[in-house]
Amino acid sequence: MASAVRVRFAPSPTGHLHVGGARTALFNWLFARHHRGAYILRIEDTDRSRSTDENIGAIVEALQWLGLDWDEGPPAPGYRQTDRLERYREHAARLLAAGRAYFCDCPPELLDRERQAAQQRSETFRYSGRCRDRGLGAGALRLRVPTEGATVVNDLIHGAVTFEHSQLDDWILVRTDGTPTYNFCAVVDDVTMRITHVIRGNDHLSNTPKQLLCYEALEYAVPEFAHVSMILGADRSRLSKRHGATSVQAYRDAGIPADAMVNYLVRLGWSHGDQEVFSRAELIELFDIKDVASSGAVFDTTKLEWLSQQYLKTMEGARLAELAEPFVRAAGLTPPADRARFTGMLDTLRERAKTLVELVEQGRFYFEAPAAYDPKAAPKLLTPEGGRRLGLLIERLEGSAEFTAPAIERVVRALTEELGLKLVDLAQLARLAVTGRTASPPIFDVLALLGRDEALARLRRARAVAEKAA
RNA sequence: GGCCCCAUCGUCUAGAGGCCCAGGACACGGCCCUCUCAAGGCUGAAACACGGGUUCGAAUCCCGUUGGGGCCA
Repeated sequence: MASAVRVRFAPSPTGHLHVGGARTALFNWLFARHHRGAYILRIEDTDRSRSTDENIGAIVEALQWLGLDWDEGPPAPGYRQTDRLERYREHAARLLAAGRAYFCDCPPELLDRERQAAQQRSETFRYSGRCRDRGLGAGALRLRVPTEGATVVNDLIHGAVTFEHSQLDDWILVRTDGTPTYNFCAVVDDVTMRITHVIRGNDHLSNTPKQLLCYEALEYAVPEFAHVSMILGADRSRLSKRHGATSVQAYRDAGIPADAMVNYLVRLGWSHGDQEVFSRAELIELFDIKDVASSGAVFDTTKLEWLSQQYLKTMEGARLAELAEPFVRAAGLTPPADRARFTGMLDTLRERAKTLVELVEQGRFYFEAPAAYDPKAAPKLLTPEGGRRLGLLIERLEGSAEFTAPAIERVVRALTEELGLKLVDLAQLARLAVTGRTASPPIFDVLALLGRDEALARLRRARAVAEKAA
């Protein structure tokens, strides 16, 4: 291996971390981990008006939640562009001194007019170069771009992409007010942070030749580039709020496990044969930026939820309890103090829920007695006859020495036979009595998990209701 | 508008000239299992955008068209 790999994720804190950014971060992180290189987090807060500390905090939190830990970056100083203004100034001065950049004082109105004229002629707008040789001492600083020839971006995902210099213009490095532009900052930062591979969104591909010319002017070696496709909404336009949730935080709050989110995101554009589910270790081992697809991918919440369920179904009990607990509490409920009982409950719920929020909703009855009985089922089941059956069931359960699922099942099956009923008759009756619903985890498990006292109390209450029914 | 990128089932994708009358997964339909709901098993329907080339042979290579996306803003 040549020089150590150094990559970066450089979000702009003008909002939350959206799923597209998260995927870019993930690809960078995986690439770094795979090559045992460094993954750097850099905050591009040059746009001061729209950048906030709250957004930085939210992005940092989202990345941490996803488990994409960085080797360099905040809170250490020097990883925010606003900390690095001096560096941009130095580089601008160097470019100016070397004659690779020059000041321009063309008024915006003039530029606008030129832009419009170019558009009328169906041409690419290119700054005229009026100020190129005027030797001005102030104004906006522009990079001198050759008129002839072309610049080729050798992209790891797209291959060679050629841009004719006739389509490029002397772009602005530093605005008249002294603030450096995005493209200039990105070059200076990537160079000074010794970034070896720039993995970023496809929306930057068009900026790359301009940046490449800047590297050359600065006489720096250029890094490798990989432009990842964008994430699209259902209508194949750029994913936005109107397509639904776009922030990573929203999925976290919806109860998608972080590992599932990572797994989903990586499969959007990357694949390894027919495999769908990958552990982190596998991803680190198998991931290669060259295998990332060049086409855009539609974000599909349904598949994300399927993956989420796969993770809920298979994760370790203790881990599930750890993840589920805050969701239980957020619903205003309290998990049992007995951890084993809690994980037992979760075990009956995990394959019935796609998210942790759903899991809590499905399992509500474990933590509180039903406030009401399903209005469709109650009139059919909680009848005087139903009350009689519940009475018999209560009697038998009271007489049962054990209160485990198998013991309860034996009792119920025996009673079923005696009464000449089908198991479903008593099962649904008991289910409604104990959970208030007609759908739940296996009723014998539910009864056992609730415990003798609570289970019997609920059955008695339902019996009372049934006896009162006309 | 100019430039750039992209194009396999509804969606994510496998496919790097013959293994493909195109494979997997999600979603959808059917059947099985079953105390409900799920989960699971089996099974069905479903795609190479279009048109030209190149080649003995193209989903795979080239050109164009169309469509979508991005940058310039």
